[in-house]
Amino acid sequence: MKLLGGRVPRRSRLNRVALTRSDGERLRARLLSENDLFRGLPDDDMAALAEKLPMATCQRGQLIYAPGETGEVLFILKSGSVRLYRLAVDGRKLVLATLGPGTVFGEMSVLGQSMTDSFAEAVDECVVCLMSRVDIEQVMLEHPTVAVRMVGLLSSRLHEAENKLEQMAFTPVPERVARLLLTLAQGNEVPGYSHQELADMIGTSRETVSRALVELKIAGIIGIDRRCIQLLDPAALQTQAGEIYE
Amino acid sequence: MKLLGGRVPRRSRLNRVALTRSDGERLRARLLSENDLFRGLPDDDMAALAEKLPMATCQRGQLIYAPGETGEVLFILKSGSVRLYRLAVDGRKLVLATLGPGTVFGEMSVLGQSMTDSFAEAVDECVVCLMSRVDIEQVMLEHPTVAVRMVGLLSSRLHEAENKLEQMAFTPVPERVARLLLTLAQGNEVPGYSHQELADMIGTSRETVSRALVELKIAGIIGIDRRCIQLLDPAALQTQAGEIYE
DNA sequence: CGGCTTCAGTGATCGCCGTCACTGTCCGTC
DNA sequence: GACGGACAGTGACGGCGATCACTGAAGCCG
Repeated sequence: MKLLGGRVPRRSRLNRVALTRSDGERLRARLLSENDLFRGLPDDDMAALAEKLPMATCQRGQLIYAPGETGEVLFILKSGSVRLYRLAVDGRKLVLATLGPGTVFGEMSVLGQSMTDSFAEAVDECVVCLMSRVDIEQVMLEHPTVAVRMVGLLSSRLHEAENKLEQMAFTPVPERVARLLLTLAQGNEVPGYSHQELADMIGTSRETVSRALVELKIAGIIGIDRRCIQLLDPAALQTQAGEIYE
Repeated sequence: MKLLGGRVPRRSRLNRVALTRSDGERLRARLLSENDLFRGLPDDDMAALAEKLPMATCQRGQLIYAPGETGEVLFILKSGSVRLYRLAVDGRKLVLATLGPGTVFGEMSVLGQSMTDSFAEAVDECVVCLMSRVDIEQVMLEHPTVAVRMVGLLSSRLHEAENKLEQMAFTPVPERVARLLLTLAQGNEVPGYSHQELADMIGTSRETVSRALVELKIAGIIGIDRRCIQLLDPAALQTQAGEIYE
């Protein structure tokens, strides 16, 4: 059963799979060289860190955590991407963020209770690195650059969340759809999203997204080819997205 | 002209007042002893810091910053409280957060562009401490505990923002009003908010808040006495707020 | 090939809530 | 006391978008 893109009506149906320990060495070497959060540390510290840190891989669609779990764990995303979302009681889904490599997630409240209300799900096959709350705090205290980097990551996530909030409050759905397409676009193409997934990202219903996309299509702004949306007229799309002001 | 609680239809009407330098010494002493962010630093470091840091007071209703300002300044709130909000083109307002003493605001993206899209406005008369981006980074590098504290502040603000987001997406207005009253309550009383202010906090209109409050009143759950809302039946209010689940 | 499942498109309906417009009340101020 | 401004309460109306209920279309696989 894959969760990605589908509704998860009940908590009990969640497919919580234990993280698979990977055969570490090769991955650890990559952690040392690539990972944003720890980049720039002295080699020996890095080596010590790498030895200590458990690493895990997870499949596309796998749940990494769910609300109510008490584990004071912080995840560092090595490769792949992870989607954070919440579910309403009636099954509606709202995607809070989709994170790429080099970012950090989990409950980072260094003080206070550590419990998330969100789900974290692997979008791709991905590799994460696990740290306990005390470990990460230790590392931050010993290596302030890591802490500073963390502050940067958190503030950009905060800013993003505030933008979403503003959007939800002020912007009607068709405009939100247009903006979403612009942010998801990879060179005039938006590949591989179902309407349901798009809807979950902007807090609306599948049908409404469908209708908005049709409007854009008959306006000649986008083209729809199987599961791939083509941006035929990006400038016009920007106008639809309300780039008049701001 | 006071901005607090009123609409600010146009950018040009913003009453941007220069921050007043306060006569520092007494305030600086208090900074040393009380401020959350720097608490626990060695005395001499603290003294050096206090000497360097400019402090300012601002009046109730005064704007501390507005969107588009490039200043890479970080504000540390010493006393009073500050409201962060955004404005739509048509003048609607959405309050992102109301911050109390010991918190930090401004653009904290240590990397990248530093520009806020939000307004920051003093709710009370308040005292803030200003730091440049490079200064705060310097302090964090030299005193990792400060950075760790910062991470804590940011993650709690992030968590709060995500909660608001979920609320906006899933929760109908009457329920949001009930929740708001619970969070604003100070011992069975919610003092000194206009309906407009309440509306701005949950992203709805004044009229809708009015009607929701009337509903709660005729249900005997709250009482309205001049500008002060009494919580007559907090338990029932919790039910209205949807405490059935979660 | 003929089923099954997942996704997309579309019509009909309905209700929440935003908006407009007004009335009423409570202030402070001249 | 009279005026004006801010705030609260309320009715009427309309529209956006959620929901329901189908019909098609496009894989996937036995």
